[in-house]
Amino acid sequence: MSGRGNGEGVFEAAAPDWSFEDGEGAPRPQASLLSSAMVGSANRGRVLQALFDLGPTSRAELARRAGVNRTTISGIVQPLLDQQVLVEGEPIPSSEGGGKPARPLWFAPDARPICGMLLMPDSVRTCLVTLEGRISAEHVEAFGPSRGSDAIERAIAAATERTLAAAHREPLGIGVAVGGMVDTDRRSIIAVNLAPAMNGLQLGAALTRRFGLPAFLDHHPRALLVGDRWFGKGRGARHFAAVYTGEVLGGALYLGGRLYRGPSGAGGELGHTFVQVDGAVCSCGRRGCWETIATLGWLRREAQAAGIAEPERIDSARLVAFAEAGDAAAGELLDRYARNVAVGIANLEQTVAPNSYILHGDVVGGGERLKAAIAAHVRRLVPDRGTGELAFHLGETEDRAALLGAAGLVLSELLQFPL
Amino acid sequence: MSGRGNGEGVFEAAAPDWSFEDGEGAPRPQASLLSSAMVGSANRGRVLQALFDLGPTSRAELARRAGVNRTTISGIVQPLLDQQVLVEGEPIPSSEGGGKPARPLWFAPDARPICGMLLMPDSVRTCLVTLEGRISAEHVEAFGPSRGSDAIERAIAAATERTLAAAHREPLGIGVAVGGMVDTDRRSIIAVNLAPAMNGLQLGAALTRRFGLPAFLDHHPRALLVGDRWFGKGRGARHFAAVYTGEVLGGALYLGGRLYRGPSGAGGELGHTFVQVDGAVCSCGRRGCWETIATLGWLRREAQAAGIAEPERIDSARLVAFAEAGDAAAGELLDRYARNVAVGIANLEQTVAPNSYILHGDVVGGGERLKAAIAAHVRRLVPDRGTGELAFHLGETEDRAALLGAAGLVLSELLQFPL
DNA sequence: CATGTTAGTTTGAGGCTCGCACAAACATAG
DNA sequence: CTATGTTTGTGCGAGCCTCAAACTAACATG
Repeated sequence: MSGRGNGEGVFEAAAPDWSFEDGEGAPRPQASLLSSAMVGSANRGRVLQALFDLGPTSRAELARRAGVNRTTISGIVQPLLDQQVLVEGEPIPSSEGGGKPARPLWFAPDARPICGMLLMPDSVRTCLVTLEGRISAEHVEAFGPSRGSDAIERAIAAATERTLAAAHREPLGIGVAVGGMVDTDRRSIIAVNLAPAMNGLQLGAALTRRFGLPAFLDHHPRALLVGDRWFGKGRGARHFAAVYTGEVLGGALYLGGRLYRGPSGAGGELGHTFVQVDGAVCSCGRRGCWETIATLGWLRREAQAAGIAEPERIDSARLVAFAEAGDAAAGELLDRYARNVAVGIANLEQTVAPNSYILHGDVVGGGERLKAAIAAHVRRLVPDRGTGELAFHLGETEDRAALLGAAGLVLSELLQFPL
Repeated sequence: MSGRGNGEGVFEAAAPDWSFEDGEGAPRPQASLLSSAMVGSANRGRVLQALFDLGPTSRAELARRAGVNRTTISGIVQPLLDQQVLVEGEPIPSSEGGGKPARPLWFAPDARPICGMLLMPDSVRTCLVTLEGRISAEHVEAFGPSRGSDAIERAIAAATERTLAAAHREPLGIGVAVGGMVDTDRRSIIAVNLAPAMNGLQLGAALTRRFGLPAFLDHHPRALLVGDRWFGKGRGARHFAAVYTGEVLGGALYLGGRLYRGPSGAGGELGHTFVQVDGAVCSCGRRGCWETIATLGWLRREAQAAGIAEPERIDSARLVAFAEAGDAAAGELLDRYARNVAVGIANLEQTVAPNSYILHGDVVGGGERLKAAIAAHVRRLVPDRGTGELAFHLGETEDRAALLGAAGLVLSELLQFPL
């Protein structure tokens, strides 16, 4: 029956670098060659990824999609069934012309969950996420006014502890979305504005040591992207970008079918790209960063200048509401805001051409109206190559998107084989 | 002796998509799985790539670098030796401690060359390039004032014909650097400013049909990058960017050990990213593109305003010469020019963080002085992550860089297995 | 009930890398 | 000159993986 012997480490890469004890970067050989074992692991990952993207699917269908033999899929899938990672669903009656009914495969309902964590300057939020994207066992801890290093670590540990206690099976890992700069190789925090006590924190190593689970960090915008890739509008896409707007600006890229991370996890710091040389002074001390014209700070100042009611409380949602109520000044400001956001997206499109954008953060509150306005401006600002259209989507609401993204970091690491 | 049977298609991918007759995009399955044959092809490519990057190297050394068994390298390399793609060099005397002398492997001196082509609005230039980066059999054809479609195609064919006639062995393929927009998937030209007769030209398919060789196109900046990757400062790097400045601005990216191409080969159109919202009108009709402040056009206008001699003839080389001769106005303009170039590079660094930049085009004439000025400005404009330093290099002179790059396109395609 | 169609499994063959053992070619110490 | 150690490169069998072909199971249709 079953297994050809390749099932011992299901859901694990051939050489899982997160198994290293210390937090140092994995000593992965530079341009290593491929071995049969890696092929097995990589193909298993691709099959699971395809299953994820397609929903419940039969072996035959998976084989057709991947362009491989049915027997290959059977060989990959059988150990996963034996291990209860996957289950066979009810037979789907054959369509016209007859034929044996297909047995769709899907992740077991009681498959191992993922622990997602959102770490912000003033609080930590943890939860469990199922492979189908359901969130449960949510816990929040605030750090209190002192925000000392100890208090933060205690709060993180407490929240994680309570969330993990709710898991019926051991989670696949812990994914952390950090509201600050992260060194993804070292799985440590570089710096968090407003919470300097976190600077240099070796969080990945600490979580692994304490809870015995693999832990992965990334900064907030990249987590949003990863969440979209696994649980949202980016599912199955080969190229897309996530753009976060709010008090700050950030972004992340999915390029050529894989998450893009620069050296040490750099890249995507869109907020401090220049769109207005010698423009307004930015919080970073430079002039003319995109952040100076496409954040809530700009919006509030302009709302004040335009005489809009309660300018200090303005955001995309309220602005759109005013505009739709017929407030001309609000409509005009809405358009300028959309234009300013579009400028950075247009630059991104010219630079790496993801062609598809998922908007997160404050603009989500602006709904379809704001999205359409941004899209129109981007299309006007990008020279036409006559090849493909630009697509725009709205992401999930803020906390939910971040938690799903944090969980997605674990999936990316487990299924995204280092080829 | 020899071959384990994997040598029939040396230097060819498992499924060479350039073998398709028509110019349609290759119907490569979306997320295909890996097979043994692909492993062999990919590993062969990686070994050759490593050899390229390291220079003459013994099997044992290659095995150590790749972290694989010596027998594996032998198995990969033996068919290549049988086919005269590689040759064994003279034994290298063993160092201290004795041991059998190593036999370094290197590409055969009479290995198949590559045909490189540089296609500009007014002329075509072809040549042969050896695997060691030597250029020969250069031919140039001008299109004449009419620049009709027929004249252009005749000129291309004539130059190619003469260059190919000089090849002792059949070239591996034809690589074309195009001074315009290219659809790399379809291997066709989208548009060339100043030469609208080229628009829509299916050049890749035409060359393959006429000369029976695989042909690959890309736009000029990406060819420069590829040339750097194989024959220049980008050799062996995992991340770097090429930036071209001159009458126009362009760029290309090498990310995570592979050439980045967006959908249909988009990406890298840096010249029309916005750095000055509502700034000066650009040739594209928009306002504030990077091109409006970092091209020779800007430099000439500013030189005129600054009262520099012969402003219409100014370029980086002359500007640096003036500055070094003590012309204060030239020194001040040089610094502003460097700053303007640096703005776009800083944006690129913030977006994808290549960390390493190779400068091409006009700025090369400015030499170390201009390079240092640009580097200083970029370092000032990019927030410090405390992780890694930025590196800057000057590329080769203009035509040489482009021809090497065109040839490199063929290497990239043959050695860069689609994993 | 015979025939056609599709899903999934069994079996053997072929490719690839790996570990082990072995021959070849050096250096060094005695 | 001989014995020993070291490094390079080469057979050989084992293990893993995919593939093709043949086979069974489960449905439709006439």
